Amino acid sequence: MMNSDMELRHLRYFTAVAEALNFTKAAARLKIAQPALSRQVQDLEDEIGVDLLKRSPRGVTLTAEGKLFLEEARDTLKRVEDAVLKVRALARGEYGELQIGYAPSPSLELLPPALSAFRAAAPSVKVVLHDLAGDELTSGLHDGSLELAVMIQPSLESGAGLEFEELRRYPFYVAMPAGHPLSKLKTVTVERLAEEALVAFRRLDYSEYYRILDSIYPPPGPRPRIAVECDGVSSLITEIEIGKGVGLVSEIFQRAAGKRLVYRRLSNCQEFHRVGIARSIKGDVTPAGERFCEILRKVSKSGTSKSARPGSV
Amino acid sequence: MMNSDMELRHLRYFTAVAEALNFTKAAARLKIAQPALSRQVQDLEDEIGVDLLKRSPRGVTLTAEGKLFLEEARDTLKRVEDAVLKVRALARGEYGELQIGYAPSPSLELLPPALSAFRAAAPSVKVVLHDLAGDELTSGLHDGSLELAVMIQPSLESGAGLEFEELRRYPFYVAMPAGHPLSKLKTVTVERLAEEALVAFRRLDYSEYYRILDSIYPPPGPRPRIAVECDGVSSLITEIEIGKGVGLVSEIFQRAAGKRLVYRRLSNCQEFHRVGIARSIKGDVTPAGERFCEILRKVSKSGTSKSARPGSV
DNA sequence: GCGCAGCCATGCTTTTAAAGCATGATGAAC
DNA sequence: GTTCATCATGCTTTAAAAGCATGGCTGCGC
Repeated sequence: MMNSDMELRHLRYFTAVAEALNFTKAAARLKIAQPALSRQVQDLEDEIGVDLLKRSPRGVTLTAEGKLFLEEARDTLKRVEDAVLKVRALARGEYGELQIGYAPSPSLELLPPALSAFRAAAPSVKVVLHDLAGDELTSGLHDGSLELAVMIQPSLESGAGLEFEELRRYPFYVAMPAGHPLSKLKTVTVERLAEEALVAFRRLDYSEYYRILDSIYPPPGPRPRIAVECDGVSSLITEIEIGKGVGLVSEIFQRAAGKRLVYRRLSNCQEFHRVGIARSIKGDVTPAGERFCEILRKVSKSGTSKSARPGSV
Repeated sequence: MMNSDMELRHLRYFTAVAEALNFTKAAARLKIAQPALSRQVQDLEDEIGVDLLKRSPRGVTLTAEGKLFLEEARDTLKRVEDAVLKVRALARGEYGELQIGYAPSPSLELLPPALSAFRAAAPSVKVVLHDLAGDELTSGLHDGSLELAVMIQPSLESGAGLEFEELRRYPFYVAMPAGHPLSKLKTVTVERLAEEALVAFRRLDYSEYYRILDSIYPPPGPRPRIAVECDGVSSLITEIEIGKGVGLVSEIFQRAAGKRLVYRRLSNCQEFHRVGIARSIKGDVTPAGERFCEILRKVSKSGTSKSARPGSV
């Protein structure tokens, strides 16, 4: 109520007068007539109830109150200007916060180059990365705590309400310890693998693994026996290393896992490890998120990988 | 140019809509018609060039940009309001900074109670105290680094351009070590003191001391021999203690110095140690400074001291 | 499925207030 | 004392915000 008709105009005008220390010159700079300026500044002083300027026939001087108010007015004006710039930057995808989930090994080829390109394109966006297991990613996308995720295509159930955009596909390999019988073969057939014991991921955290398994080995038929379920990549490697069984992994896994294991191509398999962008169908897509996706697509196309791309099956 | 006709009104209106999530209700709360509100918010969005709200026939929702701008708008409005309050507080003497100089012993009775009363009356004023020698006070007042000082009445030369308001006057005493011949007398006459060696202050820093000396002992006549000049109270006490001479000090000095010395009243002396407020004649007197002076006067009147007050000579 | 209610936008008018113009008052400098 | 620059005041013009009436959209309930 008390200052309800103070406007930024008053601050702009007062600031101009305080800088010029002269109404006439300030009015010229503002491109308005001097009496209009005088009146607006008077209105401001009336509103505050304090004299901000001492008028004299040779110009004006600031009172102590005027000095204080000048600082505040400048600060406020700058703040408003910055607010507008921020909002515009946000709209252009160059400001804000971006919550990105990712599955570490599958995103190995895509995320690091995309992050560095994005950092160059939008340095004011704060990217928050979340290294999560498959189903933690889908739930994060659903509840909105993640805006997008770079991950393996989710299973139908957990992927409901999400859209998935495939960027890369990788053929499957069988991982085994050095000296394993299968290592004598050049490639392993689906049927041959069905006879092996399998070191798998935990169903709870990696339902997409079971989607793939179901797809390669449709339920009633024979499939590898699951010897143990692991909660992550490193335990998977260890379990295979100590001979609990073989692993069914994608090409990209090899690069992530290093040389502790031996790999053989799963030869007659039409299924691929599909890696791409997952997003909630109805979630707000921020411009920053959109921009990040564009960069991911570009990185994916221009990538130096030898692996097949979506179109080249 | 780009946001030169954005006004606080736009921020107020947008904030109201963002809070009500409904133009109609927000308009009612603002006591304006709904179309006026719609148009102002539209103007704001046009100005920024970004959609802040998503309209639907059942209300509005904030876009991500809208959320960001809402925070900024609230912040700006609060800032403006605070600025006005600060300026008003400054005008009332309840805000700002107050540079006060003081001479430690003479202000002993006045300053501590005044400071605590002022602190209670104007807690937001930052009081900066400067413990300085006599002539440092006067120069500080002249150059504007001090707004006021509680001190002994300055000499004519150094006090030019300053106004002095006497608050208290104290009779003079002769300070001497225990066992000094003068200590056998009940009081010391001016003539008797003229025969003694005097431990004085440095002329450079304490010209008012010499003003007083000249007043008690007008120049051509006899006066105490100055044995040594000291740069402060503690060295004065020490020099007297070790027998270099006696000191000419005021009643208030005793309380500051404690019981290391013995004091005898200077009996037939019309001169007093005058303590009060010194200010620059043309300097800006801030309301806080004015207020502090009022409190000083009140403290001085209501003080419990046994010393004479200005009127009661 | 259709009408109704709630909500927001648009077109036009009215009202408010800012801007402009002419002039007057003031005090410092010459 | 005159002059000049500077700010204030009175009145008019202009611009913009507010108001009013209305129309269109959409979701909900009958």
